[in-house]
Amino acid sequence: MAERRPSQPPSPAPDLDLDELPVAATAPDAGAHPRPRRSDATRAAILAAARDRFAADGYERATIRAIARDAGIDPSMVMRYYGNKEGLFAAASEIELHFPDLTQVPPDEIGGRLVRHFIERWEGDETLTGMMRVGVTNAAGAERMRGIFAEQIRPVVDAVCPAPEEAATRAALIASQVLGMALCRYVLHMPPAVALTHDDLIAWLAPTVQRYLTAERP
Amino acid sequence: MAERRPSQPPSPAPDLDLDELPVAATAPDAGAHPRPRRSDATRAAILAAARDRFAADGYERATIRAIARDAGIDPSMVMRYYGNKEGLFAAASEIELHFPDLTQVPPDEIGGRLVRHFIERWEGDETLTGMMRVGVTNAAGAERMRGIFAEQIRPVVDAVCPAPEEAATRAALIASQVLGMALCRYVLHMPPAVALTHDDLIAWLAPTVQRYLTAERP
DNA sequence: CTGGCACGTCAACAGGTGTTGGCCTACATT
DNA sequence: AATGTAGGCCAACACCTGTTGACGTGCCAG
Repeated sequence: MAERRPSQPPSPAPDLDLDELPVAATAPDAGAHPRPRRSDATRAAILAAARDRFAADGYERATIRAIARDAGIDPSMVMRYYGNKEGLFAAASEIELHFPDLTQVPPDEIGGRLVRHFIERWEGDETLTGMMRVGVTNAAGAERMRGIFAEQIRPVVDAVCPAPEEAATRAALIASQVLGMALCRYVLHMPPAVALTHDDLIAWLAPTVQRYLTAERP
Repeated sequence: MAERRPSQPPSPAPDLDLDELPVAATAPDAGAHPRPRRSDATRAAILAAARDRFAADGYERATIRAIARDAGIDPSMVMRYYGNKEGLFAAASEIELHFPDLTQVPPDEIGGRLVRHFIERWEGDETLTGMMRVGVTNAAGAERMRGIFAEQIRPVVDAVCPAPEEAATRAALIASQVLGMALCRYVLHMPPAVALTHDDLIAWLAPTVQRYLTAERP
């Protein structure tokens, strides 16, 4: 759609630094950046607003103008700090799943733990729903979701799975079940999926995940 | 977003008939409409192009202009025949899952049959991927997907499930696993999910679906 | 043969989009 | 205190969107 700039950015903003993508979400002072800038609060506000809008509306319908309005600043600031809409999305879609260490958990309880963690994580952060919304529509979003899968779900399975060469497949199966439930419950709002309690959800899904994790290859 | 028309359509096109939504996809002469119109071919071309575009690009990025160009006609024809973009989408997102009759199948084989049918159906019709893409982004698309769930998956489960009051829940669980795999394999293109053969897919997923279908409530 | 009408094209509209460059202001450093 | 600069706003650009109405054209009924 948008043409690639042929040679070099014509006249970049005075302090556009994409090498230092902010990760802090709402907390203005998370992490210890080398030199705190005066605009960090604005940056964080933009990022928070972008997360909300992307989550609520998807990539295309989340307009820079609306994000800027939510953040209480001018649209041009978004461009100055994040280059363009894709850059903003890249910064806003940084996701950490924060999986706990499961190596000490009894092997047959790992499925349940995984499911519970996913549910709590999902319900505590609407960004995840948004990322799914974008991952389905947008190529960059899909790439981001594959990355999250490869970098955050895979290792957990690797640490538990008996046969290393099957770990990738098993991780994908787990992802399919967990993301599928997230899709039905949090995105599509299918009534029976929404009605399930946490405990029911865990009771139904845990054996599935457990089987994908440790059962012999069929 | 778009305001509802308050009283009546101001001056509708001369022959806008939403009560007779065409269902025929690519075949120009499928079904026996009461009076075949001269424009049926155009209608079908629009519908086919719309399906492709919606599937490939999602609701927002699939523009009426692009659809019309694909169909080889003027954008205004789309408006004339389908009212507006939402109407076109409603007509283009008519989906039939064509579930076979499973009442004669041995109960413990139904899971495998269901999974196989889903895979074949999905790979034979890219529209399904498109509908998922739209269902995730667009409210009307989500409603449509809930409808498909309620009208086409539910009955299959109802016919097999022992306890009627649990059928809705069980159907939702099955939907979560099947749609989740479709998401990972056909939309997100996760490599390990794409690499699975049909047989592997069925071997892994069938026991899950079977359990959701007939296993005792945990 | 002639009128009406379905079919179709063209050009335009009003609004929204990402993006840009100029200009002002207030802070921090010298 | 002077000054360079980062932070911020404003107005505009070029483009694309869904949608509309006027205007031809060829088919079919009378």
